[in-house]
Amino acid sequence: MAEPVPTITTVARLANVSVASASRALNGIKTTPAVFERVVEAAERVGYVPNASARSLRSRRTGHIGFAMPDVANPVYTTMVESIQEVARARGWRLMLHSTGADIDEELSIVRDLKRRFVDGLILVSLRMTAHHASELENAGAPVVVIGPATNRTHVDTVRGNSRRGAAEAVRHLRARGRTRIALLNGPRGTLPAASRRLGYLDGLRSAGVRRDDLLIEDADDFTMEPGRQAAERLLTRARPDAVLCANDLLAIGALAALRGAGLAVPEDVAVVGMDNTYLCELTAPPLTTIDLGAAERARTAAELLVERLEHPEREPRTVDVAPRLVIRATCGASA
Amino acid sequence: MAEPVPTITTVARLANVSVASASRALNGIKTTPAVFERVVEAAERVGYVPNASARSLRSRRTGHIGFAMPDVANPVYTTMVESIQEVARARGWRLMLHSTGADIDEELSIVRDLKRRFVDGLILVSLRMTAHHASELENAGAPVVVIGPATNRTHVDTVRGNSRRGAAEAVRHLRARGRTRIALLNGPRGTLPAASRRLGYLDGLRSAGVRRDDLLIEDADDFTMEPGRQAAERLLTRARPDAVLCANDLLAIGALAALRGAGLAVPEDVAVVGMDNTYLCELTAPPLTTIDLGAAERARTAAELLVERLEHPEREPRTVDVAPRLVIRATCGASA
DNA sequence: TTGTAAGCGTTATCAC
DNA sequence: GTGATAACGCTTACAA
Repeated sequence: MAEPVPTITTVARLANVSVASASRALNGIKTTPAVFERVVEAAERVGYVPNASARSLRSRRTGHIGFAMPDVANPVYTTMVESIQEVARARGWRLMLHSTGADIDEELSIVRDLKRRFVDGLILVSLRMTAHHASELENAGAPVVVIGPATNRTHVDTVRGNSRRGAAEAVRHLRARGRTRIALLNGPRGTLPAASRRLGYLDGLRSAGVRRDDLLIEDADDFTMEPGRQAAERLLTRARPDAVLCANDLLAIGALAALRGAGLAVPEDVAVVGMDNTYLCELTAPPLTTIDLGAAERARTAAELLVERLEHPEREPRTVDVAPRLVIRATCGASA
Repeated sequence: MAEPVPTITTVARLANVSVASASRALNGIKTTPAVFERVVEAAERVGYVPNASARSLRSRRTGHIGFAMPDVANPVYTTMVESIQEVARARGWRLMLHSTGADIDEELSIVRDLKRRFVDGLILVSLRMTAHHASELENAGAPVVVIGPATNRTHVDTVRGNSRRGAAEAVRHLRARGRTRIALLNGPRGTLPAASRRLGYLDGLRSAGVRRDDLLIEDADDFTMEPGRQAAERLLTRARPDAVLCANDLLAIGALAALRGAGLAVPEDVAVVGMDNTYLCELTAPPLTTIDLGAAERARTAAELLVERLEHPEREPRTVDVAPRLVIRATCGASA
């Protein structure tokens, strides 16, 4: 019953050729039609499937690329997964996914594991680019493309969104709709996205001529809904904003819940703007105005950069920028 | 500049021991403290990382398990990912994710690829268990746990939800709330979930004493929001249901949009019930009553079964059932 | 306990 | 074009 798994030797023997010829035939390297046919037939007959470990041990490539993201449950990352998968599949690569929970050690270990050669390359989204990250990336075991802020003079490919400019634009939009007490519901202190959103928020206030009030800034413990709700509640205990800019859509959804809980009407009493333009924006009540940071495009670009680099290892590293875009819905519309 | 990647030979040479001793020391097999120390130090010094391909070629295990799901963008599957990852990590396995797009060929190719030994085992969610699936599963290259309906006399581990019973329960709940023209907004014809939901729906009608009306049944083209909206619109052109049972939460969200578009109030005019109890249920307006099919528990169980089987290959295959549970929210509440 | 050496299943490099 | 054969980097009998 326990059939031994057929190897290329089995096939070669059956086809009455050397393993070398069998390998060539199976890999589409020129052989006599007769040999080709016999090998292919033999392979079919025994149900031969090449062993991935052996193949990549010898050929020094796995045909896999990895994508490490902070949180599979955040739709912005599943959007990225879909974009990457599309590019990868089209160019003959398989995709391996990691959800890191934004855990620094987990991220570092994934980068370090490139040396183990599970995958041939990696696309990384990290929320905190520490010095450790930089040094690990500097001598990573395989090409890495970072989606996020440019890593200090590390020579990896990078695709950047511009959440700073996006946040500023959101603030100006809110101001143009008459809002003056504009709060920032930010992500966890110490994360890169939170830092740039904060800068953008301040830029926006400045250019809109609104005075900064630190009582209107609150950091959530995580980029997810429940921490968003809690942070919004904290904010509401000490301030009466007429608008809340949220660092991402999930936080915004949490904020909507908190506002509803406090009996405040959106957008009448308080306007809300999220960031990412996930599909969730169309589900909320009311639908969520947001800043689209180009997740799909960033991911597609990152995948293309990675594949390209895998195919041309010498290419100089590049940095690509993707522009933000305001998407107006009901939580802060044309009229509100 | 181009440092050659250190191998175990490098380490052994540096530590002045044989590669065998180096291997043993690095794998925690008993050695003299002196040897151990020298090897570890040498490994650290050159930054040695074992090559995964070589290791698994030799040891016949990769330390990876795979999870193949129809659609990463559906929160019910990301919930599963999180559960599986938790179990996997705790027991020292890495997780490799596949989003198949519910494509049969893609699924089959993933099962077939088990023979390549990229992973040591697989958890599979498929929407259509064809004869091909059965035969591929029958002689898969590695243990597989299926989350879904029991596969006909294939001896793989299986974890089943019970959407049939869940659907019936939903119908009875709707009837108990006074609804009589209860529609079924089902998933694509030919999928297993659609088949069992349909059966459950009919069970429910029967046990609630409601006459079946096929005009109230409509199939969506996919288990996602937009097809859900379209199917609901088709339904509304020819019937006036006072309740809609949807085959999953995403379809229900689409249905809510269609109902809103038709000027119908939920739950006053039409009650809505989804299935899966994803976090989306709390975001919709109004919040969505749903059937919880135990995604997290099913996934956790599947992961445990797989890991257990990987560690004890002889164990008899098992089938585990997870019960459904009605979760009442506003779209068909206690009062509506 | 340690070293020697034989593989694991492939692909790549040679002569032929 | 084909067939021996030497790697690829590692683990594991088996001997010492």
